[in-house]
Amino acid sequence: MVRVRIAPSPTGIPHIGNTRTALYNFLFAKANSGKFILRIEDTDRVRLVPESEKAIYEILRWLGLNWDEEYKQSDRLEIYKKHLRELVDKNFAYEDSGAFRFRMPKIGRTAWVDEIGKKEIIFDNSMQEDFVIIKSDGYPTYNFANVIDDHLMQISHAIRGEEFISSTPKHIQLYNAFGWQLPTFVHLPVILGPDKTKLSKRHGAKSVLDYRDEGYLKEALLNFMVLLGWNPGGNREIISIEEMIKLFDLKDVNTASPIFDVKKLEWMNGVYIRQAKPDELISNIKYQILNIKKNYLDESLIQKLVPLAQTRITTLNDFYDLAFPFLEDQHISLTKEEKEIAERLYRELSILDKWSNEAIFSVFKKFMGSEKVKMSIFYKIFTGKTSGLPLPQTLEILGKEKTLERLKN
RNA sequence: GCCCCCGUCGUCUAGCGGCCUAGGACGACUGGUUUUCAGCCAGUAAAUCACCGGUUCGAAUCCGGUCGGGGGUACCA
Repeated sequence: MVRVRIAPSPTGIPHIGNTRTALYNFLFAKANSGKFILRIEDTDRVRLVPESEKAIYEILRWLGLNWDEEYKQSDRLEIYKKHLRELVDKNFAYEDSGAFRFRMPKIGRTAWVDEIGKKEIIFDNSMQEDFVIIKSDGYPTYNFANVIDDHLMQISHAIRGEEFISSTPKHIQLYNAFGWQLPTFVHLPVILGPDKTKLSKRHGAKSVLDYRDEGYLKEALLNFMVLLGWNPGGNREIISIEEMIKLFDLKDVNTASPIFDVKKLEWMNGVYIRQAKPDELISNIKYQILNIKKNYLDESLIQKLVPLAQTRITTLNDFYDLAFPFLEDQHISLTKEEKEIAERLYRELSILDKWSNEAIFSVFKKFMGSEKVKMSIFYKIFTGKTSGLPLPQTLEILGKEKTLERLKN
């Protein structure tokens, strides 16, 4: 029975790195009809960031990484103390300035075969030191609580970041002291930032919530993350979560650390936006504007404008930036020539009795045919920008009245 | 410093001894479509497979070393 877990510590809001580990655990569980467990490891009371626990749930729920069981280490203090007593009784642990340390063997070697790369990793025990298992505040350390919980929760595979390789000998010796069976260790290469160092808040790694708020689609983010260190073979790149579950296999996880590159994420998000059904996109965009941008825009206009924007945006928020110039009054300063064109445009458009995109465009054509007028000038006049949504169509949707109103300023 | 992991285009990667004068994707660039911008289509550049040595008829693929990068070295996880 496959049972895996993610063990986030609520000391910050998860970024792409932590979340990709969650994804791999989730996929591995689903691919093997196993269980996916969420365990909040909140034993560091000084670095605890209260909001981050909520963010962990929010991110997993948003991405649809649903868990089967849930635990929190601060609820389990008695369990750790009980196990401490066992170790002290067996002389495997001893007190040291209010804390308790585990007696590590100093001779011999500690080794295991890691699932990633199927290689044996060996540590010389002479390098090891007695490490703290219970801190003087009574809370267990990661090394202690993690091992006890993994055993008690019958974790079959410890899938975690590579940064834990060097503490694995500690874990193994703890398992041995208790006489417990080892899980399979699976150490995922850490995702590096553009600066080639481990992704962290300090180096500007955004949280997953940031990406959501910037208008990235969960499908795109999931797809992008899964490809950071894994690939399904062939030249497949756009993969749904269902396909990932079907295809996911630890043997296809790379041994080298990938560098995170937003450009590809942006491209992929655009692909998912273009693929989306118009109705889905519309409701996503409405939700985004209302809840994230906290702004109000005419819903029926959004509905009509989204199809024009679909191939032109890479994030949901881009829609807002594209539509905003048409929907709100802009302070546009025009040159003398542009003003003249605007005035003539007003005259020509106001006598139009059929307000259609073709009719509007034919007016534009008059200018473009006889003079050296380019489309960009019209954009400038209407929006203050030199490009944007298809102009005649957009003006048709806006309506004659509003269009002429814009021209008056 | 010491311990451990890793090393194919700028980036994500395919590759598992001959199919590789190394394939795909992003990004960059060029051209086409066109009512701007996108999109779409076609194409170009981009990796002496980190380096050196070995094994082999044959190596990106196996072995050793070097160098480079990363991670760890906490009463943080």
